[in-house]
Amino acid sequence: MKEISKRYNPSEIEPKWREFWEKNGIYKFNPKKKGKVFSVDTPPPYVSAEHLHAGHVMSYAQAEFVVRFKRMQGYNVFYPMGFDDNGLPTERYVEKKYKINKSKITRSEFIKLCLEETEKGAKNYKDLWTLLGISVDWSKTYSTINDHCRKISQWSFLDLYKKNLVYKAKKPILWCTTCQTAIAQADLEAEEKESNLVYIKAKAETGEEIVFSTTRPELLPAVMGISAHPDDKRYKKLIGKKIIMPLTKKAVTLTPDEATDMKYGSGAVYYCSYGGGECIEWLSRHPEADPTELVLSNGRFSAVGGKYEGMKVLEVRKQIVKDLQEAGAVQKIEPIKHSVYTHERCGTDVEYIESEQWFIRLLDKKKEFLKRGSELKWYPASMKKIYDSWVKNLKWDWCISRQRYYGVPFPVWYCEKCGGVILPEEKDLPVDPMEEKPKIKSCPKCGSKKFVPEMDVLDTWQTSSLTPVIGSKLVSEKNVEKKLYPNTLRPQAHEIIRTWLFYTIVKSHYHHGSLPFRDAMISGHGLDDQGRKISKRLGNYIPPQKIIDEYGADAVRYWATGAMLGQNLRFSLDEIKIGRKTTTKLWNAARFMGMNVEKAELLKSVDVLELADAWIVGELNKTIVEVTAAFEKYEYARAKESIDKFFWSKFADYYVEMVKYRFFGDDEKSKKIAGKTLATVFFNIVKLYAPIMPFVTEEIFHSHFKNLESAKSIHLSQWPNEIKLPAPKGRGLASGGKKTADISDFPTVLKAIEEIRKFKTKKGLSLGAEVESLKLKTKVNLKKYGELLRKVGRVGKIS
RNA sequence: GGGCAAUUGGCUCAGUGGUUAGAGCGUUUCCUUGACAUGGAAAAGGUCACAGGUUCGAUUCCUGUAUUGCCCACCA
Repeated sequence: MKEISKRYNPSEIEPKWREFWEKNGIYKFNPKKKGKVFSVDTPPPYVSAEHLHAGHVMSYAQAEFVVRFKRMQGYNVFYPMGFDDNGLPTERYVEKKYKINKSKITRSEFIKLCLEETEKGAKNYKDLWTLLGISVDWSKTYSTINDHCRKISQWSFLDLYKKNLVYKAKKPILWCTTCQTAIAQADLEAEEKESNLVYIKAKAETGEEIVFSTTRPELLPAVMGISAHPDDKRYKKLIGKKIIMPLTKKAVTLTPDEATDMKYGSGAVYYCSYGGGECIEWLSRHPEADPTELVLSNGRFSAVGGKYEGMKVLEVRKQIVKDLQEAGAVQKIEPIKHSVYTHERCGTDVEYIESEQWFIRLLDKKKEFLKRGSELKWYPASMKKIYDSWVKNLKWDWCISRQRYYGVPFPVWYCEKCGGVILPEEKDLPVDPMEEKPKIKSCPKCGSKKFVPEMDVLDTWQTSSLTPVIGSKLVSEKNVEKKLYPNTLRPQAHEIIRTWLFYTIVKSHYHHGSLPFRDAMISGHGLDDQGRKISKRLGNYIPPQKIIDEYGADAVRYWATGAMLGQNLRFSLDEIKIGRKTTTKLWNAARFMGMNVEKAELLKSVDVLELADAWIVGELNKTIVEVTAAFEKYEYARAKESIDKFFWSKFADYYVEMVKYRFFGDDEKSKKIAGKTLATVFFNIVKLYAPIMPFVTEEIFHSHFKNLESAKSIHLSQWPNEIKLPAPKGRGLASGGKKTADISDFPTVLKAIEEIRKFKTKKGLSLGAEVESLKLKTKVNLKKYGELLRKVGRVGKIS
């Protein structure tokens, strides 16, 4: 007989099963299968993430535990995979990698580079997911730049246009001067920054001095007006008077405005086009004001800036303070800390400029979105708060046009003559207006035959907010699509609730009048072993491939189960080592079974259990109930804890010990039942572990249990149910042998065994050492359990 | 400034209105026993952040304080 290694060797075993799963299509969605569908809106990762780390591993593994559980429960699982590879994240990545920017390269060259990098990135991910054993159906994949997604993304635009939910308007918008594009509120990040509050002196036409304070003195050339609170005694008499700005000598009227905070700064504030959201709001209250275009799209000053023309915003800020000081117009400068909005992709301070963009309506539908949010089942429930506060605080409609190259094009042409919007037919999608001409020959409004394409591309979220639709449409069978949408589960991280989750709800609400998915399972993210965010810059991570090489994918996955739902999880090599210990322990338990049980057989209701057998089956049943309930609630950490407890502290520590003497004795009947119980319980343990550790469990299934179930793979086998057996008769051990034995006092046996072990440890004896006699302190029914204790503890006489 | 969460042995984290609050790692001791020495058995170690309150009883519920983290907010 071949010597079986005592140590489980993942690098030998795991590749075998990877290949097996792939070859046999174990994880393929079967559209013809009857029964309940469990469909997953898998997060499509940004392929621009070149350096994958434990955080990526963690978030995908966590969703996957649930998927494997559902698959074993008999659901027809739809688990596609997408790659988010269009839009700004990819463009930024390419710009950094090749040290270029969009103004220094042609559109087509840029797109070519993006496509190349995208492909590399996708492969990078696929390799890692395959290594990890992520059970997605690789025949159901999409990339957000491919035709399938373009088509759906453009369809979405057309549908919204028809429903008057998307509009084009010229208004002040959020602008990134680095990326040189409009951005959306969700792309903002508030950052605490050091700044100066500058108190500037101006003269009223009456000759009096008025001081206003600002953190953005450079916008002085674009001043629109100046306000004070109507109740502010300091300024009451100046209201309505002209105030003459220093340097520019521009005169603006001091207006009363209740929004002004009397306590802040000097109590008087000036408004420019545009210093921020507050300026825009002020403008809506003061239509008489006269906005100008000071900051250009490249972040430099226009001719409106006079002598500052061509300078960058921050340069002007320094210079203008100097100039104001020289002119004697600065009262004081107060260093302050305040939060500034930056663009989350590049960290640049956001500017507010007036521009014509496409918007999806949000602001007038907040109530509807809040309602959808409360229809969704949140796991954990507390995550809903993030959603609610986001929706309530929305200030802008969703700007979806980006002045970029690499993205899904708008399906829009304009009539050159009258500016009318020309849209394609739905059946002609996807279209690229920059390459193609519209099908209609002339403008229906003015008859002109000349058209210009929309040059902007769509925001990346405009496409990724459609992933549930994109996924379901990967299946061609019509009636099946209905079963897939809305999806069952959206697993994702909490930092993209305001983007991916919110936008997806918006789209589904607008297009389908429903939620896009039933459950949202929100995970935390992976941190390094010191609790810091894992990042390329800090270099605080080990490449996952390397860890998998060394410890096996099962061990890494074991670590990933550690986080309670919604909690961040520190990377821990120790936890991975425990995972490896667990695979080894399972392996050795299987060896033990193989040594003592010729062929695994399951317990049947006619089998007469001994007390220990009944006890372990009872404990197993409790564990099955617990683990199932935990997985149902997506609480994989709890599920793992429960299996671990049972496997280590009940099965391995006690039951295996209790069964040894029977295997080595010559009571054939007892031996047989011990073997059957051992096989039954261990088979169930292996199944319970299968969602977490798919490789070692598959190996054990095939080497020890294949005869018990017809499933090709343990991952298609039946999830454990409670084992219903008649109560034990207590054969030979309990009184009578006919009466039903009561094993509720079995914990005293465990205690007694513990006491025997303690005794031996104290005496420096090995646990296998025979002891002549022992007086137990633990109260235990010796009539019932005496023989068991003597045999397990190797004690001649127990009293 | 508002909201939410956390604060439990050296470390990382579970947990509960009620007899001695748990786990893993770490530490110490013992054991090469018939699955497993990259193992096993055992021991030590906590006034459950702090201060009040509710209660027969609080680590658990309430209030406040402190610290940390997250989300949000136009204080120019």
